[in-house]
Order: sequence, then C-alpha cells, then structure tokens
Amino acid sequence: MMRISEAAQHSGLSSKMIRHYEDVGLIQPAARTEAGYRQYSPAQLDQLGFIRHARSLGFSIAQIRDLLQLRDNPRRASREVKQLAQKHLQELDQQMLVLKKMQAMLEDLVARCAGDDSPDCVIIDELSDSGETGNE
Amino acid sequence: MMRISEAAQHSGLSSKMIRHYEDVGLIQPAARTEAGYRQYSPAQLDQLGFIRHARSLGFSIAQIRDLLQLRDNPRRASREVKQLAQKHLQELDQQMLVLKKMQAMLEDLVARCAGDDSPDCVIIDELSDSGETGNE
DNA sequence: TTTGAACCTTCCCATAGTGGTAAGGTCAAG
DNA sequence: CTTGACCTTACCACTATGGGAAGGTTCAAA
Repeated sequence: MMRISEAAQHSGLSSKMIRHYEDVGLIQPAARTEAGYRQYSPAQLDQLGFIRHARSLGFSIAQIRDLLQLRDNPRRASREVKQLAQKHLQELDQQMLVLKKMQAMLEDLVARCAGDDSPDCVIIDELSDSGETGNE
Repeated sequence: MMRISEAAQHSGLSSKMIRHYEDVGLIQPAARTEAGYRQYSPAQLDQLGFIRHARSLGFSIAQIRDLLQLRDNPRRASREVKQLAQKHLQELDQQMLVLKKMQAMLEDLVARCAGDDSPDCVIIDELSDSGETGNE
C-alpha cells in the first residue's frame, strides 16, 4: 500500500488530480489509514496509470469512466472499445480542422502584413472588417 | 445607439459574452439608459465585431486586449501586430502537434483492435501498460 | 388601465482540468 | 519536543461559454 504522493509519482499524475478523480467518482474512494491518509493498492496504481495514459491520448474524464468500465468487464466486446476510440478520433479530427482553419487564415494575414514601422496592417484591417472570417 | 441584443446580433457575439467582456475589462463599460439598459454606439459595434473576428482566429482575451490597444493606437508599428499574430501562430502549431501525436497513437491502436465480439483489445491492453504512451 | 410578451438587469452555478494556497493534523527523525 | 515533510479538507484561480433565477422596464394590445 502506497501513500498518495508515491501513487502520484508511480502513475505520473499529481496528488491533486488523484484526489480530484476520486471526488468526481472516476475512481473508488481510496482506503484510509487510521489517521485518514489515503492508501493505494497495486491494482489501484494500475488504474491510475491507465487513467494517465488515457488522458495523454486526450480522452475526457467521461470517456475514461466508460473505458474503465470496459476494462473491468471481462465479457466486453472489443467492438465497444474501438467505437469509443473512434469517436474520440473524430473529435480530434474536428479540433484539428478548427485549428487548421485558424492557421490558414492567420498565416495569410501574417504574410500580407509588412511588419515594419508603419501603422498600416492588414491584420488590424481585416479584423476590423465587418466581413466574415472564413468560418461558416 | 443599440440595445445589447441588437449589438449581439450585429456583432455575432451573445449578449452574455458582451457583458462578460465588459466585466473582465476587455471593453469599456457601455453607456446606460435611465433604466440601466446598456447602449452601444457604432464605434462600439465595430469593436465588438473586431473581438468576434479575433476570437474566431483563436486569440485569447489577453491577446485581444493587446490587439485592441494596437488597433486604437494610430502610431503603432505593424511589426508589433505581426509579432503578436506570429506568437499566436506558434501556439496553434503547438496545439496541432499535441493533437497530431494523440491522433497518430490512437489511430495505431484503433487499427490494431479487432473490434469484434471478443474481449481482447490492444487499446485496453496498451492503456493498461505501465509503459509510456509516446509523449516525452 | 391593466396585462403580457419580450426585453433588460445582476447574481449564482455549471462545464473540464489543473494549479495554488491556507489552516490544520500526523509521523518520524533528531 | 521540535522540525520538516507529509497528509487532510476547503477554498480560489484560470479560459470561455452557457443556463437559469429573481426582479425591473418597455411597449403594444385589449
């Protein structure tokens, strides 16, 4: 059994976030010592590691909640896991699209701005324009 | 002079956000009618439009604060505007990098998951792994 | 004139994820 | 017994946005 700071180091999460995940019900409340200190078993360390991996792939807390349930269900169908992952991939695609549009527009503006001592600047001009920015 | 809902429609922002931008000091407090209703002048409508355009390019409130100052300064150097935009471009690049890494890892996992009735699933397996996810 | 719809106001709460800090308890070593 | 490093809970902050409640205003229709 490890204390929370050890569990944090081991899992790559912060103590703060481990408590938070417990607060929001992502993980079961940890066992406590007589003094009230949280104690983590090896199985819980695995779970915390799982959570960190999932977070690093951009899964939301809600999605991780589902992933943990699938993980703990020996009768799961990998289809469900794959679907969840594919849905997240679509979200990532969507975010990329948004960023790419911003990038394209901004790169265009930057390319057309002299960037010298003169106050004339297409960036300011086009942002001031009543026209659209290119987003539908 | 327009009321806030008209200013919202005109600028493409919500009334809610216009009040918020006033709260955080992004725009000057609007004039008020005797009854306390906010009133917006054409110049303020321009400013709101500017803010919406800048937001649609992903500029943060803090960055827009700077952009507005440059916009209102007739003795600005376009160099400053360009630098601000370039810094934001770098941030966009950074975000894209993160998303791309997630995307690549997740695509790999998804490709290797059968997605059938069997419980065997590399996605679950690799998230459960103590190893790294590919992020440094 | 009264009433009702459609506005407006402020204030609080929620989202998602993370960090910080403060006030206090615990434990082990010196 | 003190000190330092840990733990606890309970707040507040951030970004940007939305929702809603409780109450005031405006204007038109009946």
